[in-house]
Amino acid sequence: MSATKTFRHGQILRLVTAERVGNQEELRRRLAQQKMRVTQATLSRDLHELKLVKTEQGYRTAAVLPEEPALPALSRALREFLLDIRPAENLLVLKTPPSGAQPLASAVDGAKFPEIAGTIAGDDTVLIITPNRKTRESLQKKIEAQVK
Amino acid sequence: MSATKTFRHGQILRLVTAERVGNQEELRRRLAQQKMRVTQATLSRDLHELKLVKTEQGYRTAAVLPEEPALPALSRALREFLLDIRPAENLLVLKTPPSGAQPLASAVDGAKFPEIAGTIAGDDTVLIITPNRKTRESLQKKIEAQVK
DNA sequence: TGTGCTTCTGTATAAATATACATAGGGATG
DNA sequence: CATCCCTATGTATATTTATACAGAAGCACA
Repeated sequence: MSATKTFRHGQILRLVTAERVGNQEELRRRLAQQKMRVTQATLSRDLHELKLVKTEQGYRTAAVLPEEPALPALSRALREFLLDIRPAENLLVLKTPPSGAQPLASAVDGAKFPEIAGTIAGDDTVLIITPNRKTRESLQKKIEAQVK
Repeated sequence: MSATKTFRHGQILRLVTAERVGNQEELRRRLAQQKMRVTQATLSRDLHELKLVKTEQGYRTAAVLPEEPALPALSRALREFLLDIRPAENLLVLKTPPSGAQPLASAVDGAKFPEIAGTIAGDDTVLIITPNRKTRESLQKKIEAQVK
């Protein structure tokens, strides 16, 4: 790494920390004010090397981004799709709008509840199978907690 | 929010969670496989609404991104630029490689140490002025702690 | 010193993303 | 029902970002 490049990286981090930089051209101009003249192409490479990503509020480090999105996939899916919960002994049936079962089941799977033996998704119905009534009750409570 | 849009949003989240989606055109094709045909323009809007940002490994939620980058600007600057610390009564002199003083001073300023009365940056030297020897010592300890 | 790597960067342009504008459909309301 | 407003979306295009390619500079080493 050349000294100037390292230096520029430091400047870039400082700039984006200090203020909202909306795009690479803007960044280029700010750097130019400090006698650092490089092209947009170089900045594109720099940002990539620094793992900065463009967000609503300017460039932010992606280093803190989890490998898998930390988003409440299940919670969101439940809110989005869940119409009804129907318990039946060791089974739990989730009703969704048409075509909602697939994504909801996917989210449920992703949550990796220990109670779940398996899931089957139709078009508007997800069938969750647990070992017994007890585990089904436990699971049901957890799911219900997510929706409210 | 129309039902189909809400549904699509759920699908998008599911998709980007499940696999690496490199760009909007790719996302468009994946959705099309599931009978959801929309244009790239719509997806651009969707991604924005979902606060998903493009990263090295596909789209990720930016919801978890801190307002301010979590990176320790000062710490990084010190590692990057600091060559030597030279105390002198109520003054602290930081030596850097050529051109390193400006950004380092900037980072020091940004940290807003209460001990600091003022800073002056040359080309490879940052002069930090504190009220007295005591405060200089306190500041020095803090800075030294950052580098190791 | 000459030769071959490697890194860095600019130029030109391709690729990706955002958006101005127009249209369509769905309420609400008179 | 007609009108107004608001949301959603496509089309066309502007804007932004990434990259293929080439040249320059530094470095190792015969």
